[in-house]
Amino acid sequence: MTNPEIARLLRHVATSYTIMNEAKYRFQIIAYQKASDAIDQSITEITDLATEDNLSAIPGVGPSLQAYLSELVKNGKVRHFEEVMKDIPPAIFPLLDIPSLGPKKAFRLVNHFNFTNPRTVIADLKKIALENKIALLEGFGEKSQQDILRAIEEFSDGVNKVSRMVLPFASELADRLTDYLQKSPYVEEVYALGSLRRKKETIGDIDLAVASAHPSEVLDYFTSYPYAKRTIEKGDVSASILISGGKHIDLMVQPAAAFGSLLQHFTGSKEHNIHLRELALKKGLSLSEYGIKEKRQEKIKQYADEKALYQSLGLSWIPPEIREDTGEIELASKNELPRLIELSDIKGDFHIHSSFPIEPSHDMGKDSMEIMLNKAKELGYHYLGFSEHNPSQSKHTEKQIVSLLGKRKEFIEHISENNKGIRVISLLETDIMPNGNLAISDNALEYLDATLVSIHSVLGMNKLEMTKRVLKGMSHPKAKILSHPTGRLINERPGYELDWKEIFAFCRSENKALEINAFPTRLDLPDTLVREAINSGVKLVIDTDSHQVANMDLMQYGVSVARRGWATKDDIWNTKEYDIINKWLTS
DNA sequence: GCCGTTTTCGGCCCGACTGTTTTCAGTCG
Repeated sequence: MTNPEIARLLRHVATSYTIMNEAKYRFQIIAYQKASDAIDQSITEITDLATEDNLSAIPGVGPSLQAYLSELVKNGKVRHFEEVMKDIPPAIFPLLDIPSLGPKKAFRLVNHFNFTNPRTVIADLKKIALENKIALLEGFGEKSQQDILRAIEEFSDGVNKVSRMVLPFASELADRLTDYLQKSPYVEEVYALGSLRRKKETIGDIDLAVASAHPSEVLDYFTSYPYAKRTIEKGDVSASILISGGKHIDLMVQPAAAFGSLLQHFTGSKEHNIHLRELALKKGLSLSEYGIKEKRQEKIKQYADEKALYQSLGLSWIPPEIREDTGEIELASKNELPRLIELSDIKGDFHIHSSFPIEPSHDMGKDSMEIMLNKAKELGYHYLGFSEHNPSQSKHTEKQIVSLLGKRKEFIEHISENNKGIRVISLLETDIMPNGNLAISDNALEYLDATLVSIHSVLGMNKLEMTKRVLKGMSHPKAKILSHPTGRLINERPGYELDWKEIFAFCRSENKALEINAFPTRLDLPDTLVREAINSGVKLVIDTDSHQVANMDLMQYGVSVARRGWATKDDIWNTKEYDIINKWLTS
């Protein structure tokens, strides 16, 4: 069973409890939903964790759920879950995917109209709605019926299934919206918050916060956005619109005096906010997006500034990238948060594909080494490493490959002479073949300072074989960096499995680095593995994998991943001076 | 059902918006 399937099953148990008796099972419902969310977000397979008896690694999975999940992995079913769900008609579950339908409404519809087939229930409901039968139901009306019809329509169109946006795309969209909003005279300040501010690898909705003394004018202006398909909802202080492409944009407005509270609230994450509010409760306070109230008092203390809000709770300000409730609040209370790496700490990039005619096995870069060096100087880098793909094996003899790399070495020495302001490092991105050997011979590798190694073919190997392959490839003395270590492509493919414990232990003892590939569709290592790597004492590099000069600006996204993985400057090789780098790479 | 720098028992975030109500339930973030 996959993680999404398991998460879905837990959600169904929570739904069943809600229908049975929401008040009685209130906290079980929360617990099941929380565990479901955690499993959805987990990058390790629950089936693996169950086999390794390590389910407690998932936050929100306690003794009971550990036992149930073990049973699920072993037997494919859980007696307790079946008991809970035995009186719940299975046809309600597909309806929960339709926005505006929750457990209560879905149950009433399924019960009243006697829907029994989960496969056809959405079509069945549509038919009933078209026959004008929902409007007659108590608690429903003409409007609900129309809403349900539209929701089914949009669901069938895949509006809710649109893949999550990669960061640059979401940023651009948010910029267009903030530009639009800034043209309103009523808008004092506007920021994009939510997962975009936390720099998550993919973004679902765009969340915007506006400081204004005139909320209704701002909301009118917002809902008249020229590219809005329709207004989803609109109240006194917030509104949502649907834009073309099926994206939701949510906007909240607060007066400037309370804007800090709104920034905090709307940045999230949900888990971080809940923990913060629980912390406030323990101090006899109540926290919301409006400010902080003393318990049983009406008066609310507003915060214009986010930092002051955190301080009122006895916390240092927490960088948005780590607001995920994974220990940041505890450390902030002791003022012990690490100082996260910043873009300005970066002194170079090791993964640059130039247009040097090396006749590579994979795609070649578009711009010359000179153009890319000039860009590196603009970025204030101290050094730049060229890492074209190795010459294709199938099209060359070994002798030809050695000759190509010889010529490249000469050329790099030549441009080094002409570019005294920056150090040029001669690297390569060498394929690790299925048998673990590197794609080119030791004679050819001799022409390099060091090499990145990576997997580009035969991705379907199992975890054990792939780990063996990667470890063998990295064992070569010239191999220093494992590039895009998981091989995932965001929204395209999940990447292969590796035994990370083994990889980390190897990197640490052999002084090899893992790459954080900054390319927005890679962001590989993923943030959670970055954090585990650092905790295991592994050093990392952040590279852009640029195939043209414009790509070199993508470094910021790699830094975001590093920050989300709690990396400090010390954890990242390419924050260090050239002499240190050179010594490491050529050791 | 989970969890612990006031707790292994006794807590568990807070509010907006909508539609169908005439004071609120359901859904969502």
